[in-house]
Amino acid sequence: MATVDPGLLEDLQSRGLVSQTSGGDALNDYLAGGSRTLYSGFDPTADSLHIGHLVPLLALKRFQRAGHKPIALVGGATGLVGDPSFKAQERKLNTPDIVSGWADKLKGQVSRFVDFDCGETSAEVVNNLDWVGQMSVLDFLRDVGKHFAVNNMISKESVRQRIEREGEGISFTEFTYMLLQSLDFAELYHRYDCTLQIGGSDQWGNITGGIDLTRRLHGGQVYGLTLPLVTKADGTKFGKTESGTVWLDPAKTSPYAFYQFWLGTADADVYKFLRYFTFLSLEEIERIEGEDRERQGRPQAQSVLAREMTRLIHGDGGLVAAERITEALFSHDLSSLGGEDLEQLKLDGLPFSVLERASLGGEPLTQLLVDAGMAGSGKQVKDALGREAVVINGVARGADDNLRVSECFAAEAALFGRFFICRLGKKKYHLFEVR
RNA sequence: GCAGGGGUUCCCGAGUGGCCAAAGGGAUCAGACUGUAAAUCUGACGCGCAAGCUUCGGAGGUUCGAAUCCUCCCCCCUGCACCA
Repeated sequence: MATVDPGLLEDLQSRGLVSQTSGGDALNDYLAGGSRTLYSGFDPTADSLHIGHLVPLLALKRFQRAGHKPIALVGGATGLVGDPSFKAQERKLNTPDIVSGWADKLKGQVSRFVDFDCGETSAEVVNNLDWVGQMSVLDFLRDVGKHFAVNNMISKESVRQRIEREGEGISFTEFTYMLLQSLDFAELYHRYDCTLQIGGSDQWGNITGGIDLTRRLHGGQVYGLTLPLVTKADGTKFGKTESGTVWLDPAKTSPYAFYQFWLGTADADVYKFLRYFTFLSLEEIERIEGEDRERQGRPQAQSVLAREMTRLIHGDGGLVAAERITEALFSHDLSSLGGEDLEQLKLDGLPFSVLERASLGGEPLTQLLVDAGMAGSGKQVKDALGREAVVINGVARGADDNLRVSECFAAEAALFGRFFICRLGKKKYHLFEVR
């Protein structure tokens, strides 16, 4: 019999990770009273999870560590329908084969977070398509739909703006989403004795729907807990960078870029994020915060956060690579890099491209850097050039250099005869190899 | 189907014949200041190094000139009707 940590809920609360719970104090007693099975769902809306999924994903792990059994549900079925919760507009449907491909990928990613080999509390990964896929419409309408009151559904906060807002609407399909998710909970209760669902706070309506349905269908008492939506102090959206979403898939967001993302966390957010995302103890986090307050200048918290997160998602190897690149670039000391190091940076995921010496000069620097992905348009490069914010192998380039590409990449200026490290602005780096 | 209201550059949202590549805000990028932070200030922000080119749901038309006017079409919203 696994022993459970009775302080789990309290720890979650102290970390600010509890947004809402059902059942009041009963949940705490229930969790402390024995090993329970819980689940959280992840819909395949892309071919990878992103950092917005981390809070619930890590919460599953927290529960498992505390002696409970986690189930990660991949929404092969729900992903075909689309969750309307707090979404401003109706979403476009993806084809079944795309969704099922994405579902497979998510399964792999989700699996890395929880332990599948720890006896009674071993994790499970399930796909709701397995029970929804074969269900007939009539069964669904009679067995599930009958338990939901439209009046009640319409009054949910999560769909309110879709119903009230001028210029938008909600299709029956999306409106039905809540029923599907509710069915998942009832089904997992039935199959695995799963009695707790966790999810982002935007999932509250869907979770309570599942609690009600489970009671009606199986007479079971189940619980819900929601986690906060991650917000930033400056009000901008969490998890986005200039180049878009921060993904967990290293092929989509390199460990280096991932590390840099966390390193750039604002002071106003960083201690909260340490509590949200890391497994460091609260005492440890308070210690870090205290030390940072004492010292002048740059806090250590961002580095700790970046290290912890990169190791968690990309392992020690990913962390080493990320730190290697960071050290090499931000020390602004290119001379410390050997030829081997530069080759390694390519492998480590520093943005890299090859240029042919023969074709240098065929296009302006603006075009070249845009092609390399360093800027979205030539205008941005031009702006940077005008401020001497483009630096190639330590030499700042200006507007006059735009058409002098072969000078910028002159053979005698190359590192080890072929490498050029180009910096645009303060943080964007690209490695060119001229052949 | 009928009636009414809409579709503007990433988002919100002005613009109703030339002064419009299109106000304003947000987001984003760059610079200064810093700590690869925040706040603040400055610049950029359809594409193009440039000459210039392409936009305001789509296709035509009127006009010297259209995001703005006309015709047809597509899509969204609201209400009504139909659902023998």
